[in-house]
Amino acid sequence: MNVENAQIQMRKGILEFCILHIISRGEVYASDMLEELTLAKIMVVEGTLYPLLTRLKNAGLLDYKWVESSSGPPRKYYVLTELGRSSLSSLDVTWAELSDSVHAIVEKSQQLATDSELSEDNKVLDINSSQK
Amino acid sequence: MNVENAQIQMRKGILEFCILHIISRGEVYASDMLEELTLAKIMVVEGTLYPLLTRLKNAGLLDYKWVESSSGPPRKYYVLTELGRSSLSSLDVTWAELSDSVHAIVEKSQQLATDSELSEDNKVLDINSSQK
DNA sequence: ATCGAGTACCTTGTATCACAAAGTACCTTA
DNA sequence: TAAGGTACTTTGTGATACAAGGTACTCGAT
Repeated sequence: MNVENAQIQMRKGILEFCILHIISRGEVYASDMLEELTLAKIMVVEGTLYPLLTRLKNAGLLDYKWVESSSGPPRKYYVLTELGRSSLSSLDVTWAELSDSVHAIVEKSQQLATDSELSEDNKVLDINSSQK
Repeated sequence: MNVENAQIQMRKGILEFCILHIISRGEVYASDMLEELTLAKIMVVEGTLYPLLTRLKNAGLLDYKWVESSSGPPRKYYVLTELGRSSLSSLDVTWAELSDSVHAIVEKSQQLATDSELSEDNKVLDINSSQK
């Protein structure tokens, strides 16, 4: 287990949430999503995105239609179904709660780290004064 | 794929980050962590926590010592190694970036949703005026 | 006309992981 | 010494991200 592995892990599940959000804004196809996620620095590759879209489609959260392209093979343009919209609303709440929870844990550690530094200073001062 | 499944996925990876933070504050054993994570509404069960601690230990991020309890079997008290501290620093950055990215994506959708509602209103007004 | 490059979607195999469930071991109390 | 609580472990299952390779379509250059 290295840091990179942990970073990959940290993104799991959030990907699905982000993709639902991107699709919620209007019809897009896979390359559009990849572009937006890359811009947002949430890396994802084809081998991850396509199976995920298929899973969401099979779960009834997405629907798609084929659209011919003027330059290349036809594209699958995705839209959210009603179930997709309600699921996204639930996930909005889940993300907000999770984000707050993690933020609180990080804040608490930083607060304790500051306290600890103060204690360290005091300890140094104590040592100094006892050495006098 | 249902919403609950997605919620589980969303927590993956973040768990490791939160546990490292909790251990960074001082020596704790598994039940301490479970209590804190439950308070933070980040549910986790034994079957998830113990293997995760073992993985982090084997990766050199954690170390532990056995401490006898006055009421029950001995406990494994965990501490962060130096590698664990530097890894946690990296993950702090990763979390901050990821959190910002997701926040930006959610905000953008909400902004577009508001714009869409305004367009809907205009459309209704147009229909009304053409019906006159 | 054929080939190469670019685009878009799909499939397979691997490694990882959360979880449920059952198990092992220790300690205290009655 | 039996029962109950605590703490840690193990096994099996299902889900998933990813790498790598594949299929199929279009267009432009030779």
